Amino acid sequence: MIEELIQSYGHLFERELLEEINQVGTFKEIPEGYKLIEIGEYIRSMPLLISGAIKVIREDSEGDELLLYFLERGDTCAMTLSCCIGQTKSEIRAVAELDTKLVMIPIQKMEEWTGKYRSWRNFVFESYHSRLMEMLEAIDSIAFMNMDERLLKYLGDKVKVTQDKMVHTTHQEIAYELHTSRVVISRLLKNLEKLGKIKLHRNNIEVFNL
Amino acid sequence: MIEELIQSYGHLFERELLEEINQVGTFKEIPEGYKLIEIGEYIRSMPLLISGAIKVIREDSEGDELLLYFLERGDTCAMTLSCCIGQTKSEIRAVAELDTKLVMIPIQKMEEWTGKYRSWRNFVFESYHSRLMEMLEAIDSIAFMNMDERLLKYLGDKVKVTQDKMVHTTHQEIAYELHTSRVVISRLLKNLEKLGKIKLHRNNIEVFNL
DNA sequence: TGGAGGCTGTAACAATTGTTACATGCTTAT
DNA sequence: ATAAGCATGTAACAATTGTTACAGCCTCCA
Repeated sequence: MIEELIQSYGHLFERELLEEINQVGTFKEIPEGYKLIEIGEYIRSMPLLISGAIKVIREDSEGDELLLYFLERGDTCAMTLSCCIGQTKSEIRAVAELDTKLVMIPIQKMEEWTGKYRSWRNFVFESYHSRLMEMLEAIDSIAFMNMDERLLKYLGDKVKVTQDKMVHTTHQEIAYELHTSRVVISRLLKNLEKLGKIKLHRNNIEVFNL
Repeated sequence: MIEELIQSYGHLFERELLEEINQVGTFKEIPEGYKLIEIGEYIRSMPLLISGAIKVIREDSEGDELLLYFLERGDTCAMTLSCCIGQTKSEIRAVAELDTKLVMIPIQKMEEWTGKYRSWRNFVFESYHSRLMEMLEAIDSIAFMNMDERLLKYLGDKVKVTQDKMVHTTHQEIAYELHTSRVVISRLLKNLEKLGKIKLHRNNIEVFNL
């Protein structure tokens, strides 16, 4: 396990901390689509991503969804941190977007390391910073952009995260993640196709000019 | 100054830290409407709120605004923290909503205290947590609520923050903060008045049933 | 005291997004 | 091979939000 840890976190953490992580962390391989965290659950450990990607989703009381952002290699879930510390329930759902490798750290260690390792503190702060910025981006999207722009951004993000110009989803799934209806997505996708920005296939969308 | 610090932060910080804050912090009184931070500025100190309230606003490249949340007594601006650490420009604007008292802390101290005081660490984490939650709330509002619900929530929040059932603003200002147009706000306010939830006056809105 | 400018009300219309309904074609299981 | 179910395309319409235009008031200042 240690080599993969070093690959993703070697430049961030000192040897000693890496070894502690190696000792207390649990290595996990998660298949695409696996639900890591559900809304309302209590959380007792935090993930350090080694590879793959995780999508973080917000849901309101009526079951309406909204995709917030993706976590990738080198990321951790600040929302999880937050919940751990506050001993509160999760406000979000986390689902593997790709097959994903990660290390789970028990939360007690997190507290301990924050006092002990400067590099860990910086990592945690950096992580909070990133997440706040992603939340701002999410807010920008829904507040300032029209649905067609949001859709294009969504497709671009997918391409970036999956490293694949073929976005493998249905219109319905996109509708859920952007919190709109399937018909709207079909309509706008058709427009984007007419504009030459994408090409539609069954279960697949081919994205150009990312 | 020390009594006011103790009143707001005595239950959080140990004596020693409070005295450090007292030594290195700069006490400031800010009038309503004063702009504390502008988008794009670099930030070299973080505020600890003693009294009053600060509104935090997002703006896109075209100058469209959106109110994100309020900071109150006992809060600090995690966004500022974030920017300090990352040495990045501010992504938000901060404006005093009321006459406000606060203590400004130089950022070097912040880093130092994070290693030194457990209570400070907890405070910082707690603060990040709160801000993430407020961002989620903002996202919920714009993603899941209609404008009339958002407007009602907006008025409720104002009443809570100012402790005054008379909300002193113009329709245009509300429109800016909710990122819509004045006409829309006037229309919806009129509806709310018909429903008996508010009463309209010039430059003032009286809010019932908060 | 008269005029300028800000605040509010309202109508009429446009644009965007959401909803319902239905048709078509593909995939899969029996 | 056929039925069932999913994915997509599209039309027609509804609801919400945004825009333009203008009128009436109030306030404040010259």
